[in-house]
Amino acid sequence: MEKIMEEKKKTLEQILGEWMADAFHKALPENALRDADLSVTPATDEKFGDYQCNAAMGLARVLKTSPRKIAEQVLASAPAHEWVDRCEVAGAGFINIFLRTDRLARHLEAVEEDPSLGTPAVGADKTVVLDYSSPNVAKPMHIGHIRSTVIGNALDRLHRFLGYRVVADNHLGDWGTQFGLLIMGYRHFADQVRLQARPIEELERIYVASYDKSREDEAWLNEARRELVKLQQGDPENLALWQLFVDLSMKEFERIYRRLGVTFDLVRGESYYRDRLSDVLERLRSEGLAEESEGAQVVRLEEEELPLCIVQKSDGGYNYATSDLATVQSRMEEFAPEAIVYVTDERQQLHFNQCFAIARRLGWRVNLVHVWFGLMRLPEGTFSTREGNVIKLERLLDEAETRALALVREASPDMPETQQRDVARAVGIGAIKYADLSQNPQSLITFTWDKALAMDGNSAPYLQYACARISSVQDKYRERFPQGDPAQWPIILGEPVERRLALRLIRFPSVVLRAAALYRPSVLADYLYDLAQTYSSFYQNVPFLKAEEGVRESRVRLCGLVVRTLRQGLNLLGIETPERI
RNA sequence: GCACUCGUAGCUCAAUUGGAUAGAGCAUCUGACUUCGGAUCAGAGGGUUGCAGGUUCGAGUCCUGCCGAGUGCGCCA
Repeated sequence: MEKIMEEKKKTLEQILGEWMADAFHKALPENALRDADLSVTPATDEKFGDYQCNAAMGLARVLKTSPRKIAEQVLASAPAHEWVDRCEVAGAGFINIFLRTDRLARHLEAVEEDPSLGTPAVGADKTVVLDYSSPNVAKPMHIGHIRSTVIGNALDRLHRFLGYRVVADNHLGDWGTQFGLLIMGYRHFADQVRLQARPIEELERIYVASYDKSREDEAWLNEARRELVKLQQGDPENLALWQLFVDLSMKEFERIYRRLGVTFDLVRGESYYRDRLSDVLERLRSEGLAEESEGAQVVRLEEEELPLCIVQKSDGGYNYATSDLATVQSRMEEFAPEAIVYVTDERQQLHFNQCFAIARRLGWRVNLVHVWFGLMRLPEGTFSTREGNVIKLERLLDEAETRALALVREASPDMPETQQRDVARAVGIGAIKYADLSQNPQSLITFTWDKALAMDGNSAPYLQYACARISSVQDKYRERFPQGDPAQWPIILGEPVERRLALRLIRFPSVVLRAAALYRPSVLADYLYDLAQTYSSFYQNVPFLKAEEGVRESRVRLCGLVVRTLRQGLNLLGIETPERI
């Protein structure tokens, strides 16, 4: 039987791609292939075979021959391959590859043995810092925060699965001008009882009260500024208050993270880097990047065609850009990462472009990536704290669980109450996460309850349902055939839908690689949905417990692979899969 | 004014980064449970990919210009 060795683990696309590339190099002059893309991709349609290579068409111009002729030539010099049944030249010059069904089946049997389902550990010895979620202290998390948290966490899980060392850092907004007002507000308006019961709500209330007072009371504002300066200079009393605000806020954030199944390796707010700010400025000045303008220190980025970037305010204070540069520097020193990835909304694109440009100018050699997503809006327009139309994240999670619980009670009335609640939690939270993860994030989202909590069609519950149904089949098999042992029987891909299922199963590793490389969990979500759909069709249209011995065992084995792939994939998206639903 | 992003079926979104006849879900319509879980399955209708040019064997994807929407642009983070 085939064994998958870790050190030579490859995706099928890579295996076929190397074979194809080899054939091209045998058939054609080297200089024509210099920067040709000879890769192999899954076929766009079943009738075009299983995989395809489109390289011949691109080479036609260079070689001044017809693409079909090139394809023929390449195929003629391609050696036989254990995976390949036959190839055809089709259309404008596509090379269509048809795989050997028995080879496919043997491969699935090997994948069954592998804990990572055939996925290569491409990230071994590499570190990635992920900067996501990053809420502001003393402000409640609202529905705008969920995308960063959920997408960031999925990227976290994807990279870990690929063997990367991941440093997930929750870069809290814990250092800024709001703390002067907050300290004043706390001293004059704080209600200790409310502060214990609903900390962030109370912090927000006293902040707003203090802010409002500062608008009409100059003395108040000046005093707030003095408190801020005292805090920044390390005044013990103000520092203690600041720490209290941070701790109270974190306690509430943690409650949400626990519900979402999100954990961080580090929670370092902006304050963590405050002692480095002056060094960063000094560095910028000594490199000749920063210059004085209107009393502030700025970096001009004309070469990059970006607006200038302020790195120190005219009052001597530092701002966001400097803080983020200090953060990059600190992370490079401590973790030597291959990449630092930021997950934020689209409004920060310019800011990060500026920061990344400055980092490049400083000669910092690290791959800086901004994964951005569109803003969430309400049907009636952009939401804002001022208009009071923010939807708090906790309310969204509560609502999701409530709706899911109603569904569970209806579908599984005999299930014990506590289990119903567990399932409802997994289904409700899963639905919310999937709604964010299943689409390319670069478009603005109009929030509606029904969309965020959809539980049919392309949704997490559909996938969870498929998993539960498979578990149920496996149980029934054990019940009815206690002597049966599917592992003793070969996998047979007799029905077309079984072959379709097999083709999807073997794609899992390349999909995971792609999702991580593009920083797009939606790639994985799409795949899982497609797999579950194919499985549902399989389930509905061919019998397995009633099939003859051998076929039955083969199908139970396929079920096992599907459920493992779905579970693993959903786990990488941070979505739970209950045994029953 | 400048910059970034988006515009695909009635609605919400895909389209493996330039590949073959643009695909799903929701909604609508027609079928399938005395049968392994119907939160399902089989099928139907629905498209000038915002508009106009251009690049090439080939464009939803790249370039130019319009139209529409969102976001950002020196002392917030």
